[in-house]
Amino acid sequence: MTTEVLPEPAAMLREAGLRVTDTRQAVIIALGEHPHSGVDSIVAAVAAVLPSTSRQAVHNVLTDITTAGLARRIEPAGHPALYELRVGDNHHHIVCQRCGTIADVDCVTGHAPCLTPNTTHGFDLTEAEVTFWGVCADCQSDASPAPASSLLEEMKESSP
Amino acid sequence: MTTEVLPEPAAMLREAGLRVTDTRQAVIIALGEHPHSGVDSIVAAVAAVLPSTSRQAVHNVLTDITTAGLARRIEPAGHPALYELRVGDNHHHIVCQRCGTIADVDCVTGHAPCLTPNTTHGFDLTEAEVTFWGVCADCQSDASPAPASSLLEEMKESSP
DNA sequence: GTCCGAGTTTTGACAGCGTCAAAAGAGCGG
DNA sequence: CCGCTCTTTTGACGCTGTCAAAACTCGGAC
Repeated sequence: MTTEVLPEPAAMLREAGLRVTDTRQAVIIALGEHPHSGVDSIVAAVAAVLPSTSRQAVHNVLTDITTAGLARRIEPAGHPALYELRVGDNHHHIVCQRCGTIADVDCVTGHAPCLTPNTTHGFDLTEAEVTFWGVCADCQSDASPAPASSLLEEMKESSP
Repeated sequence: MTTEVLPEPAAMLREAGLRVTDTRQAVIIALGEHPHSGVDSIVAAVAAVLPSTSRQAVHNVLTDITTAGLARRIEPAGHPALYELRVGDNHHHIVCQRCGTIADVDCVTGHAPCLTPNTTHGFDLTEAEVTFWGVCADCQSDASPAPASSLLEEMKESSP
Protein backbone atom coordinates (compact mmCIF):
# COMPACT_ATOMS: atom_id res chain seq x y z
CA MET A 1 0.00 0.00 0.00
CA THR A 2 1.10 3.59 0.60
CA THR A 3 4.37 4.30 2.28
CA GLU A 4 3.76 5.43 5.81
CA VAL A 5 5.70 7.14 8.53
CA LEU A 6 7.82 4.17 9.40
CA PRO A 7 10.21 4.28 12.30
CA GLU A 8 13.88 4.31 11.42
CA PRO A 9 14.92 0.67 11.42
CA ALA A 10 18.55 1.49 12.11
CA ALA A 11 17.68 3.66 15.07
CA MET A 12 15.35 1.04 16.46
CA LEU A 13 18.05 -1.60 16.27
CA ARG A 14 20.72 0.59 17.85
CA GLU A 15 18.45 1.55 20.70
CA ALA A 16 17.73 -2.10 21.32
CA GLY A 17 21.43 -2.87 21.37
CA LEU A 18 21.29 -4.91 18.20
CA ARG A 19 23.68 -4.62 15.31
CA VAL A 20 22.41 -2.85 12.25
CA THR A 21 22.37 -5.21 9.30
CA ASP A 22 20.64 -5.14 5.95
CA THR A 23 18.61 -8.21 6.77
CA ARG A 24 17.27 -6.77 10.00
CA GLN A 25 16.40 -3.46 8.45
CA ALA A 26 14.65 -5.18 5.58
CA VAL A 27 12.61 -7.31 7.96
CA ILE A 28 11.58 -4.29 10.00
CA ILE A 29 10.62 -2.38 6.87
CA ALA A 30 8.60 -5.34 5.64
CA LEU A 31 6.80 -5.56 8.97
CA GLY A 32 6.14 -1.83 8.90
CA GLU A 33 4.52 -2.06 5.50
CA HIS A 34 2.65 -5.29 6.13
CA PRO A 35 1.69 -5.83 9.76
CA HIS A 36 0.54 -9.28 10.83
CA SER A 37 2.85 -10.94 8.37
CA GLY A 38 3.92 -14.54 8.51
CA VAL A 39 7.46 -15.72 8.03
CA ASP A 40 6.71 -16.67 4.47
CA SER A 41 5.45 -13.24 3.51
CA ILE A 42 8.36 -11.57 5.24
CA VAL A 43 10.83 -13.82 3.47
CA ALA A 44 9.23 -12.88 0.16
CA ALA A 45 9.29 -9.17 0.96
CA VAL A 46 12.90 -9.29 2.08
CA ALA A 47 13.92 -11.36 -0.91
CA ALA A 48 12.63 -8.62 -3.17
CA VAL A 49 15.40 -6.40 -1.85
CA LEU A 50 18.00 -8.91 -0.69
CA PRO A 51 17.56 -12.00 -2.84
CA SER A 52 20.24 -13.97 -1.07
CA THR A 53 18.51 -13.80 2.29
CA SER A 54 17.83 -17.18 3.81
CA ARG A 55 14.69 -18.22 5.59
CA GLN A 56 16.70 -19.01 8.67
CA ALA A 57 18.05 -15.48 8.77
CA VAL A 58 14.51 -14.14 8.83
CA HIS A 59 13.66 -16.50 11.64
CA ASN A 60 16.70 -15.31 13.55
CA VAL A 61 15.86 -11.67 13.02
CA LEU A 62 12.27 -12.13 14.07
CA THR A 63 13.30 -13.96 17.21
CA ASP A 64 15.90 -11.30 17.97
CA ILE A 65 13.67 -8.29 17.53
CA THR A 66 10.83 -10.01 19.36
CA THR A 67 13.11 -10.77 22.29
CA ALA A 68 14.42 -7.22 22.18
CA GLY A 69 10.89 -5.90 22.40
CA LEU A 70 10.81 -4.38 18.93
CA ALA A 71 8.24 -6.79 17.60
CA ARG A 72 5.45 -8.96 18.86
CA ARG A 73 4.68 -12.51 17.94
CA ILE A 74 1.11 -13.67 17.43
CA GLU A 75 0.13 -17.31 17.18
CA PRO A 76 -3.53 -17.83 16.38
CA ALA A 77 -4.62 -21.42 16.77
CA GLY A 78 -4.24 -23.27 13.52
CA HIS A 79 -2.14 -20.61 11.86
CA PRO A 80 1.60 -20.12 11.55
CA ALA A 81 3.11 -17.38 13.68
CA LEU A 82 2.61 -13.75 12.68
CA TYR A 83 4.56 -10.67 13.64
CA GLU A 84 3.88 -6.99 14.10
CA LEU A 85 5.85 -3.95 15.18
CA ARG A 86 3.21 -2.51 17.44
CA VAL A 87 4.42 -3.18 20.92
CA GLY A 88 3.89 -1.40 24.18
CA ASP A 89 0.26 -0.62 23.64
CA ASN A 90 -2.02 -3.33 24.87
CA HIS A 91 -4.12 -4.33 21.92
CA HIS A 92 -5.62 -7.58 20.79
CA HIS A 93 -6.54 -9.22 17.50
CA ILE A 94 -9.48 -10.45 15.56
CA VAL A 95 -8.88 -13.35 13.20
CA CYS A 96 -10.97 -14.32 10.21
CA GLN A 97 -11.95 -17.95 10.47
CA ARG A 98 -12.11 -18.27 6.71
CA CYS A 99 -9.11 -16.50 5.26
CA GLY A 100 -6.96 -15.94 8.32
CA THR A 101 -6.84 -12.19 7.92
CA ILE A 102 -5.98 -10.38 11.13
CA ALA A 103 -6.99 -6.94 12.33
CA ASP A 104 -6.00 -4.99 15.41
CA VAL A 105 -8.48 -4.43 18.19
CA ASP A 106 -7.74 -1.82 20.79
CA CYS A 107 -8.78 -2.87 24.24
CA VAL A 108 -12.01 -0.93 24.45
CA THR A 109 -12.04 -1.00 28.21
CA GLY A 110 -8.68 0.68 28.45
CA HIS A 111 -7.55 -1.09 31.53
CA ALA A 112 -9.04 -4.50 30.91
CA PRO A 113 -11.09 -4.94 34.06
CA CYS A 114 -12.27 -8.42 33.23
CA LEU A 115 -8.77 -9.55 32.50
CA THR A 116 -7.92 -9.99 36.14
CA PRO A 117 -9.68 -13.14 37.27
CA ASN A 118 -9.91 -13.77 40.98
CA THR A 119 -9.59 -17.50 40.55
CA THR A 120 -6.00 -17.77 39.44
CA HIS A 121 -5.38 -21.17 41.00
CA GLY A 122 -2.22 -19.85 42.59
CA PHE A 123 -0.81 -18.62 39.32
CA ASP A 124 1.29 -15.49 39.21
CA LEU A 125 -0.50 -13.70 36.41
CA THR A 126 1.74 -12.15 33.79
CA GLU A 127 -0.42 -11.33 30.83
CA ALA A 128 -3.93 -11.59 29.47
CA GLU A 129 -4.27 -12.43 25.83
CA VAL A 130 -7.50 -11.91 23.95
CA THR A 131 -8.21 -13.25 20.51
CA PHE A 132 -11.45 -12.59 18.70
CA TRP A 133 -12.66 -14.95 16.02
CA GLY A 134 -15.08 -14.09 13.26
CA VAL A 135 -15.53 -13.56 9.55
CA CYS A 136 -13.98 -10.57 7.84
CA ALA A 137 -15.91 -8.21 5.61
CA ASP A 138 -14.50 -9.67 2.42
CA CYS A 139 -15.46 -13.22 3.35
CA GLN A 140 -18.92 -12.08 4.42
CA SER A 141 -19.82 -10.48 1.11
CA ASP A 142 -18.01 -13.19 -0.74
CA ALA A 143 -20.49 -16.00 -0.22
CA SER A 144 -18.27 -18.46 -2.01
CA PRO A 145 -18.02 -21.40 0.36
CA ALA A 146 -14.40 -21.43 1.36
CA PRO A 147 -13.84 -24.43 3.61
CA ALA A 148 -12.25 -23.36 6.84
CA SER A 149 -9.70 -26.13 6.58
CA SER A 150 -7.89 -25.68 3.33
CA LEU A 151 -7.88 -22.08 2.34
CA LEU A 152 -4.20 -21.50 2.52
CA GLU A 153 -4.45 -20.38 -1.06
CA GLU A 154 -6.61 -17.50 0.02
CA MET A 155 -4.03 -16.25 2.47
CA LYS A 156 -1.71 -15.35 -0.32
CA GLU A 157 -1.65 -11.60 -0.28
CA SER A 158 -1.24 -9.78 -3.53
CA SER A 159 1.47 -7.20 -3.20
CA PRO A 160 0.88 -3.73 -4.67
CA MET B 1 -10.12 -43.44 41.23
CA THR B 2 -10.94 -45.37 38.12
CA THR B 3 -14.68 -45.07 37.84
CA GLU B 4 -15.85 -41.62 38.87
CA VAL B 5 -19.01 -39.66 38.55
CA LEU B 6 -18.00 -38.99 35.02
CA PRO B 7 -20.64 -38.93 32.35
CA GLU B 8 -21.12 -42.30 30.70
CA PRO B 9 -18.87 -42.30 27.66
CA ALA B 10 -21.16 -44.68 25.81
CA ALA B 11 -24.18 -42.50 26.46
CA MET B 12 -22.31 -39.39 25.40
CA LEU B 13 -21.31 -41.00 22.15
CA ARG B 14 -24.77 -42.31 21.39
CA GLU B 15 -26.34 -38.95 22.07
CA ALA B 16 -23.89 -37.36 19.71
CA GLY B 17 -24.72 -39.90 17.04
CA LEU B 18 -21.30 -41.51 17.14
CA ARG B 19 -20.65 -45.21 17.30
CA VAL B 20 -19.57 -46.61 20.60
CA THR B 21 -16.11 -48.08 20.32
CA ASP B 22 -13.50 -49.04 22.87
CA THR B 23 -11.10 -46.46 21.59
CA ARG B 24 -13.56 -43.62 21.88
CA GLN B 25 -14.66 -44.61 25.35
CA ALA B 26 -11.07 -44.90 26.46
CA VAL B 27 -10.25 -41.46 25.12
CA ILE B 28 -13.25 -39.91 26.85
CA ILE B 29 -12.38 -41.61 30.11
CA ALA B 30 -8.80 -40.41 29.82
CA LEU B 31 -9.99 -36.87 29.22
CA GLY B 32 -12.35 -37.11 32.16
CA GLU B 33 -9.57 -38.11 34.48
CA HIS B 34 -6.96 -35.76 33.08
CA PRO B 35 -8.40 -32.58 31.62
CA HIS B 36 -6.16 -30.39 29.46
CA SER B 37 -4.37 -33.41 28.09
CA GLY B 38 -2.28 -33.43 24.97
CA VAL B 39 -2.46 -36.11 22.32
CA ASP B 40 0.65 -37.72 23.71
CA SER B 41 -0.76 -38.09 27.20
CA ILE B 42 -4.05 -39.37 25.87
CA VAL B 43 -2.29 -41.92 23.72
CA ALA B 44 -0.39 -43.11 26.76
CA ALA B 45 -3.51 -43.32 28.89
CA VAL B 46 -5.42 -45.19 26.22
CA ALA B 47 -2.51 -47.50 25.56
CA ALA B 48 -2.62 -48.56 29.21
CA VAL B 49 -6.01 -50.14 28.51
CA LEU B 50 -5.87 -50.77 24.78
CA PRO B 51 -2.22 -51.30 23.89
CA SER B 52 -2.87 -51.71 20.19
CA THR B 53 -4.38 -48.27 19.80
CA SER B 54 -2.67 -46.15 17.22
CA ARG B 55 -1.86 -42.51 17.53
CA GLN B 56 -3.87 -41.79 14.44
CA ALA B 57 -6.93 -43.37 16.02
CA VAL B 58 -6.62 -41.00 18.96
CA HIS B 59 -6.34 -38.10 16.57
CA ASN B 60 -9.45 -39.29 14.79
CA VAL B 61 -11.40 -39.69 17.99
CA LEU B 62 -10.38 -36.28 19.27
CA THR B 63 -11.36 -34.64 16.02
CA ASP B 64 -14.66 -36.53 15.99
CA ILE B 65 -15.71 -35.73 19.53
CA THR B 66 -14.55 -32.15 19.17
CA THR B 67 -16.61 -31.74 16.03
CA ALA B 68 -19.55 -33.42 17.74
CA GLY B 69 -19.32 -30.93 20.59
CA LEU B 70 -18.26 -33.43 23.23
CA ALA B 71 -14.80 -31.99 23.67
CA ARG B 72 -13.02 -28.71 23.22
CA ARG B 73 -9.65 -28.11 21.66
CA ILE B 74 -7.19 -25.65 23.18
CA GLU B 75 -4.09 -24.44 21.40
CA PRO B 76 -1.89 -22.24 23.55
CA ALA B 77 0.86 -20.52 21.59
CA GLY B 78 3.98 -22.64 21.55
CA HIS B 79 2.27 -25.74 22.88
CA PRO B 80 0.71 -28.72 21.15
CA ALA B 81 -3.07 -28.90 21.17
CA LEU B 82 -4.86 -29.86 24.39
CA TYR B 83 -8.33 -31.21 24.91
CA GLU B 84 -10.97 -31.07 27.61
CA LEU B 85 -14.50 -32.35 28.06
CA ARG B 86 -15.92 -29.20 29.57
CA VAL B 87 -17.98 -27.65 26.83
CA GLY B 88 -20.98 -25.41 26.88
CA ASP B 89 -19.88 -23.26 29.77
CA ASN B 90 -17.85 -20.29 28.71
CA HIS B 91 -14.60 -20.54 30.55
CA HIS B 92 -11.04 -19.63 29.75
CA HIS B 93 -7.58 -20.86 30.64
CA ILE B 94 -4.45 -19.82 32.40
CA VAL B 95 -1.21 -21.31 31.13
CA CYS B 96 2.05 -21.63 33.03
CA GLN B 97 4.85 -20.09 31.01
CA ARG B 98 7.36 -22.45 32.55
CA CYS B 99 5.85 -25.90 32.61
CA GLY B 100 2.81 -25.48 30.40
CA THR B 101 0.33 -26.52 33.07
CA ILE B 102 -3.18 -25.31 32.36
CA ALA B 103 -5.97 -24.41 34.75
CA ASP B 104 -9.55 -23.42 34.13
CA VAL B 105 -10.66 -19.87 34.73
CA ASP B 106 -14.34 -19.13 34.88
CA CYS B 107 -15.26 -15.89 33.24
CA VAL B 108 -15.44 -13.76 36.36
CA THR B 109 -17.47 -11.08 34.69
CA GLY B 110 -20.17 -13.48 33.69
CA HIS B 111 -21.11 -11.67 30.57
CA ALA B 112 -17.70 -10.55 29.40
CA PRO B 113 -18.29 -6.85 28.85
CA CYS B 114 -14.91 -6.16 27.35
CA LEU B 115 -15.23 -9.06 24.97
CA THR B 116 -17.42 -7.12 22.60
CA PRO B 117 -15.16 -4.60 20.94
CA ASN B 118 -16.78 -1.78 19.00
CA THR B 119 -13.98 -1.65 16.48
CA THR B 120 -14.48 -4.93 14.70
CA HIS B 121 -13.16 -3.71 11.35
CA GLY B 122 -16.26 -5.10 9.68
CA PHE B 123 -15.76 -8.55 11.12
CA ASP B 124 -18.73 -10.67 12.04
CA LEU B 125 -17.70 -11.62 15.54
CA THR B 126 -18.12 -15.28 16.41
CA GLU B 127 -16.19 -15.89 19.57
CA ALA B 128 -13.88 -14.27 22.08
CA GLU B 129 -11.02 -16.34 23.35
CA VAL B 130 -9.10 -15.37 26.47
CA THR B 131 -5.84 -16.92 27.54
CA PHE B 132 -4.04 -15.91 30.68
CA TRP B 133 -0.31 -16.42 31.02
CA GLY B 134 1.62 -16.68 34.22
CA VAL B 135 3.60 -18.94 36.49
CA CYS B 136 1.91 -21.75 38.36
CA ALA B 137 2.27 -22.27 42.10
CA ASP B 138 4.69 -25.16 41.70
CA CYS B 139 7.03 -23.25 39.42
CA GLN B 140 6.89 -20.21 41.71
CA SER B 141 8.15 -22.04 44.77
CA ASP B 142 10.19 -24.51 42.84
CA ALA B 143 12.88 -22.67 40.94
CA SER B 144 13.77 -25.82 39.07
CA PRO B 145 11.09 -26.79 36.59
CA ALA B 146 11.07 -30.18 34.94
CA PRO B 147 7.51 -31.55 34.85
CA ALA B 148 6.84 -33.01 31.48
CA SER B 149 8.98 -32.36 28.48
CA SER B 150 9.30 -28.71 27.63
CA LEU B 151 12.09 -26.41 28.60
CA LEU B 152 11.72 -24.30 25.55
CA GLU B 153 10.38 -21.50 27.65
CA GLU B 154 13.76 -21.02 29.23
CA MET B 155 15.20 -19.23 26.25
CA LYS B 156 12.70 -16.44 26.63
CA GLU B 157 15.35 -14.40 28.38
CA SER B 158 18.64 -13.47 26.85
CA SER B 159 20.89 -10.52 27.59
CA PRO B 160 23.60 -9.49 25.15
C1' DG C 1 -28.11 -65.91 15.61
C1' DT C 2 -26.01 -64.43 11.40
C1' DC C 3 -24.91 -60.99 7.58
C1' DC C 4 -23.65 -56.97 5.49
C1' DG C 5 -22.66 -52.08 4.75
C1' DA C 6 -21.09 -47.86 6.62
C1' DG C 7 -18.24 -46.18 9.80
C1' DT C 8 -13.45 -46.98 12.50
C1' DT C 9 -8.93 -48.25 13.07
C1' DT C 10 -4.35 -49.51 11.47
C1' DT C 11 -0.36 -48.67 8.96
C1' DG C 12 2.89 -45.99 6.62
C1' DA C 13 4.05 -42.01 4.29
C1' DC C 14 4.03 -37.13 3.99
C1' DA C 15 3.65 -31.88 4.78
C1' DG C 16 4.08 -27.55 7.42
C1' DC C 17 6.54 -24.96 10.62
C1' DG C 18 10.17 -24.28 13.32
C1' DT C 19 14.78 -25.39 15.51
C1' DC C 20 19.74 -27.00 15.92
C1' DA C 21 24.48 -26.71 14.57
C1' DA C 22 28.80 -25.55 12.21
C1' DA C 23 31.20 -22.93 8.87
C1' DA C 24 31.57 -18.60 6.38
C1' DG C 25 30.75 -13.71 6.41
C1' DA C 26 29.93 -8.90 8.24
C1' DG C 27 29.49 -5.05 11.90
C1' DC C 28 31.73 -2.00 14.96
C1' DG C 29 34.74 -0.55 18.81
C1' DG C 30 39.52 0.18 19.53
C1' DC D 1 42.88 -0.99 9.71
C1' DC D 2 42.32 -5.20 13.01
C1' DG D 3 40.19 -8.41 15.30
C1' DC D 4 36.64 -10.04 18.26
C1' DT D 5 32.07 -11.06 18.32
C1' DC D 6 27.79 -11.33 16.48
C1' DT D 7 25.07 -12.60 11.91
C1' DT D 8 24.05 -15.15 8.12
C1' DT D 9 24.22 -19.25 5.26
C1' DT D 10 23.59 -23.96 4.53
C1' DG D 11 21.72 -28.33 5.39
C1' DA D 12 19.75 -31.50 8.38
C1' DC D 13 16.54 -32.68 11.88
C1' DG D 14 12.29 -32.85 15.11
C1' DC D 15 7.79 -32.17 16.40
C1' DT D 16 2.87 -32.02 15.47
C1' DG D 17 -0.53 -33.09 12.71
C1' DT D 18 -2.66 -34.72 8.12
C1' DC D 19 -3.57 -37.78 4.00
C1' DA D 20 -4.75 -42.19 2.07
C1' DA D 21 -5.77 -47.07 1.46
C1' DA D 22 -6.43 -51.54 3.35
C1' DA D 23 -8.21 -54.25 7.26
C1' DC D 24 -11.35 -54.43 10.71
C1' DT D 25 -15.84 -53.42 13.86
C1' DC D 26 -20.19 -51.76 15.16
C1' DG D 27 -24.99 -52.17 14.85
C1' DG D 28 -29.18 -52.60 12.37
C1' DA D 29 -31.47 -55.94 9.27
C1' DC D 30 -32.82 -60.47 8.11
